[in-house]
Amino acid sequence: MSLKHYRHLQEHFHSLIRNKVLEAGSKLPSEREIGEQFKLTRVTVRQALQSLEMEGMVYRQNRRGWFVSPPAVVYDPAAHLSFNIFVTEQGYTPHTEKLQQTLVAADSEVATKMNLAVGTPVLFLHRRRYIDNRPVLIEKMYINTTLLPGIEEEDLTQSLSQLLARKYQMSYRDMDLSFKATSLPEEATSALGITAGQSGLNIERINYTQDKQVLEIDYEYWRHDAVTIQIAIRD
Amino acid sequence: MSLKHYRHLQEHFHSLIRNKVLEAGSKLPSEREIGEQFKLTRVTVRQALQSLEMEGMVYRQNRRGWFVSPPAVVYDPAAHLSFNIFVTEQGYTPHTEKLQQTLVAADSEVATKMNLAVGTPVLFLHRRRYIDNRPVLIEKMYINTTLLPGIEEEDLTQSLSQLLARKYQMSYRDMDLSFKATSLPEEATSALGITAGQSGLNIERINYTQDKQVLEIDYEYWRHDAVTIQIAIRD
DNA sequence: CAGTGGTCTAGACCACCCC
DNA sequence: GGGTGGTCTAGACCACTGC
Repeated sequence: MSLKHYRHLQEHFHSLIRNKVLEAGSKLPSEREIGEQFKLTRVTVRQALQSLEMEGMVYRQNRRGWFVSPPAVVYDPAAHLSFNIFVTEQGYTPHTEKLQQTLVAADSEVATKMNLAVGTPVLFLHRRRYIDNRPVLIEKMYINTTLLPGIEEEDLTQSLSQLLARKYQMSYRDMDLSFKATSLPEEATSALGITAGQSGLNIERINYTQDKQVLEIDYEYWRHDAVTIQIAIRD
Repeated sequence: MSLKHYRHLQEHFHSLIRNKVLEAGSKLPSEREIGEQFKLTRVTVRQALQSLEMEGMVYRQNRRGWFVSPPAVVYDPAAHLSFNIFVTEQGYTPHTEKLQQTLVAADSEVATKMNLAVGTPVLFLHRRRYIDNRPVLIEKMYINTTLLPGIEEEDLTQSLSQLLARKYQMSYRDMDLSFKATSLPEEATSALGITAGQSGLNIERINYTQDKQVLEIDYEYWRHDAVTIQIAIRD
């Protein structure tokens, strides 16, 4: 009863991390070492580590080891700040990588949401974003090129909101947001270097122009420990 | 490589559930039965079930078994609809249970957020809420009784927003919201009949009156598979 | 009391990372 | 090639649920 060795181990690392004996980003001892030290099998050690992972205290890189999670960044979608800006403001270093960019024909889901005919060309953009060199999210966007002619020739690793303002005199306003805590799909875990099926946060966002046309649809998959959502509702 | 038995098993149940061979709420065979059927050990079976759990496809009741998750309810905090109303609108049956109600002295966190002196009495309310008889969330609220005299004598299993409107001619307006995908604390898992440390959704909400005073602070812990957050931002 | 999931042992082999 | 985590076997005992 006072057993539950994995709880004990969990509490052990919890306090080491809380007291900064183990600093953010540092590597934990290997599963086998921990097991030896505490006279536990790897199964039990892994159960403790997985509990800590669900708490957001540690994370793993596939086959590289376990690491202490940095603090989560605060993301306020309603603030209309770019990723670069809000990450920088919180004292971290953002970085964006373009994985793919192609013109695709809108499928029925995208076409319906954008109020376009199925098959209309839209710009598909796939990006990976980092905080302090740790990949924290991937996003897949469908951009309504009809409203933004020539956007595909720009540097699309930059902030889209800044690009919109500079080149098109547009800005984000209304949006529909949806959040779901669920496991990440394979495409996301492999792009983020996470073990398959880890839990994460799925955000879906539809951005509208001032006159209610759909500018862009965004699907984001975040590591769950990397972000806290914060929104101020002001009617 | 084409091994990964637990992935195979996961896909097996995934398709059974998708095709409604296993209906929402129904019980899966026991871990030992599944293992026998697929010639796998319980460890592997459990790994598959835990993956399905993270996906939100199944859930477990402590030592009772594994069950197919019902569809998630959509929760729009900005719509100012009561739990009872939005759950009913989506075709489910809500139910609320009061676990505790006491007048407490505001601690420093609550006092600061409510802009009251530490030690001011506030109403603490602890409730458990159900959808179709399944406990899906617990909430702990601190209510600013200074603004709502006599509220402690009301039936507090009912909708607070309706109570506010009827008795005090007030309604929810501005609010600060915070969401975090994390594991549930012990108090939440035990109250929800979940295994310790399961992942969930943590919502923190501060409700303001029309004139910017803090009406109530709410801490909600949801089963992660029970809810999708949806918010429309309209500037 | 029988059956369930929760915890744990003591191994094994493999895929992949880094040196 | 040595070390890491990822997957898996074949058992065991315990705590709790439901009859």
